[in-house]
Amino acid sequence: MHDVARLAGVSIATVSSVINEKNGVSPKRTASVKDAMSKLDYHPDLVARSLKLGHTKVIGMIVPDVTNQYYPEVMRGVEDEARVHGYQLMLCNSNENPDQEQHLLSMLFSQRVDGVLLASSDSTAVYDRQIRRRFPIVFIDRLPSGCTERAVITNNVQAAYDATRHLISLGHKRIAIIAGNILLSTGSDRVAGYRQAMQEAHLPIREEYFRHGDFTLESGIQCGLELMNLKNPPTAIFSCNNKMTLGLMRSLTELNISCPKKVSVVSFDDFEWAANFTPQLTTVSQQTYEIGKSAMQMLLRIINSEKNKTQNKEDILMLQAKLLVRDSTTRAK
Amino acid sequence: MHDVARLAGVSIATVSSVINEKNGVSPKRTASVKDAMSKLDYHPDLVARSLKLGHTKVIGMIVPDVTNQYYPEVMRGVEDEARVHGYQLMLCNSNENPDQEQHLLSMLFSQRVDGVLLASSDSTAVYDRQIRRRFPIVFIDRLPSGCTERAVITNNVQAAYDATRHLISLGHKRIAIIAGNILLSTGSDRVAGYRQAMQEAHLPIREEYFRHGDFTLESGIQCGLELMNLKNPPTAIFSCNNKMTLGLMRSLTELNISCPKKVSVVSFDDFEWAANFTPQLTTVSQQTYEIGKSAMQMLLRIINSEKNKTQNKEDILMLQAKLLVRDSTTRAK
DNA sequence: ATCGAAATCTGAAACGTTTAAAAAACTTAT
DNA sequence: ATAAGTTTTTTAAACGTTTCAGATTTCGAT
Repeated sequence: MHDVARLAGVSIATVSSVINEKNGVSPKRTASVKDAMSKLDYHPDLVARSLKLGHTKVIGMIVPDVTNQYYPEVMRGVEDEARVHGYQLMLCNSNENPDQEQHLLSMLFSQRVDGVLLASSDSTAVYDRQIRRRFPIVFIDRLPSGCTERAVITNNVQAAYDATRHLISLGHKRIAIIAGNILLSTGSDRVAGYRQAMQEAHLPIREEYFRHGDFTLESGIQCGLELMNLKNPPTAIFSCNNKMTLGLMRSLTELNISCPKKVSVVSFDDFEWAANFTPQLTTVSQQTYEIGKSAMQMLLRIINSEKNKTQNKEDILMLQAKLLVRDSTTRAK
Repeated sequence: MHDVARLAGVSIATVSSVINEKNGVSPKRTASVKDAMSKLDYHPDLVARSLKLGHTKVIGMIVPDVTNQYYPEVMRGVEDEARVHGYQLMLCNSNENPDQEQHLLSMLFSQRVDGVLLASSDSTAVYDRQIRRRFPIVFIDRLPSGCTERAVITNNVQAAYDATRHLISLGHKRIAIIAGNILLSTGSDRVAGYRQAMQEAHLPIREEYFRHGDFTLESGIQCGLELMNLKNPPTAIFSCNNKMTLGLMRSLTELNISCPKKVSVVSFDDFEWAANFTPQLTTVSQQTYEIGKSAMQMLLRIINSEKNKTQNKEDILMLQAKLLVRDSTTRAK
């Protein structure tokens, strides 16, 4: 910057003014400064700027597993919205590990990010003053227990209800569920929706049809095998996320059980492969891109209201999911 | 920091020393400083530190599409290696858009990242002095034209050769290819491997069996339809990446053509769904995690050698891929 | 007690920006 | 030509660290 100033024959304050497009600098100077900047291939140092200004224009995003297609999709929404407002994204992976998550949170604080988007793997953590005071957080996908604001999630209860209703309407009575980690809202809410639909239809929820997975492929295989090896196996299965569905399908091929002929499957989370392989999966499709976009918008609103010291209350935004009926579900015989 | 110093009754220099675990500060002081730090919930300001030190301990990573499973997988490798050495990751999406890529590159420079991992969507760009001088770059996945060093990629020629050989060894003669963007090394190398195998087996490469896609799902559908609608359709298809394979499979279901009965398919890129649906895909599996890990290690070596001003020449590291034979390929009749 | 050396601590400058206040350079009206 | 007003430019202080040279304390030996 000093070099630019020297070359253009002005002070660094003037250079700063033209960089920030302040008015009050003559066209002549503006031109020569711009000229000098490109001659020297000068790019402003954002870390110095951040230090002075007290904000970094980067926001952190913590997800439990980048490798789960779901998160990159919401990231796209976040990124597009962020770019429009000049923010950069710092993506981090917590590996479903609460310790790692805490560690990342304090790292992001040290990096002085302007805000955080968090898909928490730790429902029990107290995201209170301690953390709250540091920077604005918007929760995505998963709602920590007791959280009543600043979040954007899918209406999981409704979505699971719809999925289960669909199976019921096809005449299924023996409907199993492969649940995820019920310590997470995504886990328990989907179970709640399933329960609700079953009860409404006066169908019993048999203990042996209620399987606890943990959102991983392995648990999907395990639960699938257990379920289909029962003396009285279910005629339909509701699997609570994409990875477990993958495992479930694997177990079905292993057991040489045909879907949907022998058993109908409805899955949470829709992805490209779900529609292009056999069987084409009936799934509950979340508005992933929208979740990311809305969450980023909410975060931006919070950041701005903090800047202007204006009051601002952001509630929980719940997006609807959509049931996509394809070939993996069929009428009960 | 001033507050910490005041509370502990020492100077900020001393605080700095204990933070950085310099020797030469008495146990007594150390204790009281640490005490004050936790009392005040003090976390060092990394942006100030970066300004002073001239490095940020963050490295940038630019990929063409986060939504392609492949990249999150290499990101895992990068991240694990980075964490060990205290580096943070800034992940960016270029959307396969060269302009966007240039823009990100200069943004990352302004952010003063210590290095960049780049899966470039722009083979023609001159990554020369201009960019090179700014920060160390290691190329991943895709080799820009003329690049002869500082890259870690898969041996795509060999991999494609293996895949094609596999089809040939099953007795196929009419073997089609759905190529990707041949302006990218991943596109042209895979074609080269295919050609090599075909020529070695004295099989003609028929113009109509040579299809140009662009690594997207849509192009996969398109090419699949064209191929199978030929009066003399191929008995085997080599598809050059995961997304196009998805499209290809879709086209087969649309046309009601059974794989592998009517046509064998071998795909590039192995993922969870490839092994768990019908047909279970025969794929070429890249060492995604290893690519990320090795690239990060290489970048670290470059960064360190620049710091010590020692000479250092990093060549292109080529990792082998592995052919996983599953159910989508079968003997020609 | 005093000295010298070793150990420990501190003051102040620097990193590259932004910005308010002061200064300088132009206008225009007299 | 000058005063007053307006526009443009510059000076200098700050942002939160690190670090080096110098200052202070501690301690063992005399």
